[in-house]
Amino acid sequence: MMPPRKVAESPGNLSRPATISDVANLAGVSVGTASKALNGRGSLRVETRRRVLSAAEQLGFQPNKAAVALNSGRTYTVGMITTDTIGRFSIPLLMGAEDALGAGEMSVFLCDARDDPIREQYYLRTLLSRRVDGIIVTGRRTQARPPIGTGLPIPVVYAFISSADPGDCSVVPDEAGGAHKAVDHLVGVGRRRIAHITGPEHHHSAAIRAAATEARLAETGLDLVSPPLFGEWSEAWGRQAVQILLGTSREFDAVFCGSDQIARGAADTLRAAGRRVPDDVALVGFDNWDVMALACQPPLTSVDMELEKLGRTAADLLLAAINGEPAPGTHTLPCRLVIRDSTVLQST
Amino acid sequence: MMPPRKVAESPGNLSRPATISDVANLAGVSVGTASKALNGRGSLRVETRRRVLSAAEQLGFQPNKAAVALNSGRTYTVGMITTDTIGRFSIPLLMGAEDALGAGEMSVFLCDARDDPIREQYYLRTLLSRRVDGIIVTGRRTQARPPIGTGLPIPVVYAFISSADPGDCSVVPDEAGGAHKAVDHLVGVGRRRIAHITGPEHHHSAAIRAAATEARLAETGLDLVSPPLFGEWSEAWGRQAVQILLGTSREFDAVFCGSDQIARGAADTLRAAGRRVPDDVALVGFDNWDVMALACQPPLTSVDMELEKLGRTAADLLLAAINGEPAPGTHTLPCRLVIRDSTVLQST
DNA sequence: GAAACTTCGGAAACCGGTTTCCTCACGCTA
DNA sequence: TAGCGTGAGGAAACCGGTTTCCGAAGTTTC
Repeated sequence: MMPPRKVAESPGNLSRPATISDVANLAGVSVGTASKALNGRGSLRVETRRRVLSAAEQLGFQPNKAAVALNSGRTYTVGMITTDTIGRFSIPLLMGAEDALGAGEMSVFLCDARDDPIREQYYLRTLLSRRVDGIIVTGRRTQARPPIGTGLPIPVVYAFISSADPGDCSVVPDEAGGAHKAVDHLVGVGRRRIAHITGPEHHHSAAIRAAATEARLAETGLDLVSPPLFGEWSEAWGRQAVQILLGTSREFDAVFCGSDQIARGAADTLRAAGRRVPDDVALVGFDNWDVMALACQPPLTSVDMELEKLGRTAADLLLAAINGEPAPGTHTLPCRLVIRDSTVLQST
Repeated sequence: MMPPRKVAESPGNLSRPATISDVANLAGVSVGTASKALNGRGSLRVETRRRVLSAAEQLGFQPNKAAVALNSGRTYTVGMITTDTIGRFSIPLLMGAEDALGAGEMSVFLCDARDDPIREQYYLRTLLSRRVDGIIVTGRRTQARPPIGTGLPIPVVYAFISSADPGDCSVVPDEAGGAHKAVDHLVGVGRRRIAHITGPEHHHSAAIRAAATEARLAETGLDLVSPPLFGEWSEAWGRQAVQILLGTSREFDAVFCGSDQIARGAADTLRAAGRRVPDDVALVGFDNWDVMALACQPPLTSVDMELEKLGRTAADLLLAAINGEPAPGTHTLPCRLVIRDSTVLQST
């Protein structure tokens, strides 16, 4: 039924990828010898090695990774599962991880589970069937989640999101630390009457950031001018919340917002109300989302969670685990405060 | 050196993934028989088949895809190369493609070439070495680019970006058609004095959209109130360009912007200048980027390039090509106009 | 001049599956 | 009872590589 395999006659004949036996034939050696020549193993005459290499070059030979995987037991691939839809937060994570893994000669399978546990388990099975060397699990929220599987034969690292099992390896941003930096900065530039506008109260990040904000202020002997204003992660809420603040009799000279979107809405409404930023009110956002932070008037001081670095770190931890040096537990990475005109006018 | 392989003794012993010979041993049959049972081939007693399946179940057996790939010649994987950094435009593309491919039981290798031709060729070699069944090439710009390779042994589909070789398969949005829809809509709601603010003149999308805008207006017997204002893809430019327009004596009752960011800047400046949107000036954006279009005041009418559908289409075309039904040439997908309050007040 | 070492490269096993081919036992018919 | 057809399942080849093992030369050494 199958016609006999024919060897690629001419260089560059790419109808079928060249195999190592094509190379061996062309070089006039056995496949074993060809393999040794290509991998620098065994003891071969210089001349023989050269002949094989030139044959491989001529045929554009690329070893079939599936075959290599079969007898090395390693595929040099990892799976990346985003538990919820790939979005703004996932991208830097993915990019950082992909970059770090690519440097380790690893290829990445992209799996978008779209918030669906069924899809998630389907992807997990697929990845296991493909014998990936490890898995990175990411998500849009930092909240802990149930482990994706137990007793898996390969290492798993959770990035941004964390695993509810403290024995799993997770890498998360230090959101509380980020809030501390924001508060310290505002206090440092002389603000004392600080408000906090943020996302939904039940949202993990909103809760953490708000609590850390109040805690840090308390350490400094200060209070928020009003309880944290919980709402949505939207500009509209930022606008609305500032209206609320303006409507109260409480004076304020700074607003720390739980996201850049909220901060941007706040900035617009403050300006419309004639409050100058930063002169009258200093403004700090969270996420350092360039599109928001830079387009804001004035450009926004913001807390950067360094997601790309976080993705890179997750990848490095995964590589280490694959090489037999697991680092279980939750690893916390510091946030970085990026200072712009909304708190301190930058000299050009 | 290697200890003898030991069979997983207990169900759920996941120290090493179960192989088909583990299954065969447990079921008391040969590996060939096990394979037939698992794939519904050959003629086996019902009892035997059941025994094998239950053994596989018990061991959590997942066939090693590398081994399957080796003798089927198909890996059921595709590579997705983003020529420039993964960004806002790439994501819907990736998601659409990943979704369509996942439905075809294909896994996706993610490759971020970061605008670096060297990285691009490196990824191409890697993918070929992994014997992917096909490749999708995407990019941030719609402009044509040199083919990623010639005489490749596998099909390639270009999505969003297109290949300079017209014989290659490319899927692109109909940007000109999108501009037509925007113009038709503005004219349809009674606007006659239309301005156009867009990105850099040398940018393919800016040029196409501007040309299509002028052409469509000409068909209607109209002209732009001023030559297209080319600048940057930023809110700042949108603000600045509206200042320019306001500074001239030319009256205008509509602005069609080359991007939602520009439109948003335009909206802010119009409002600040006391021009009501849409009453005095109707505003249309491009991209339908929810973050911008919805946060804009008022919410922005915008042209949607339907990138997710585009990614899905690219994946479908790739699957067809893999199955021996290539569809060479450039495929153009229509844009969709999403109407919001910035042109027509929507009844709630 | 024979024994002992090296050097080089081929043969073959192996990774984990799939598929072809073949054998064996059984049941039916003449 | 011999002959034949059929169903069930095992043996082995194969996919494309890597690695171990071994043998055939050539080179020393005494």
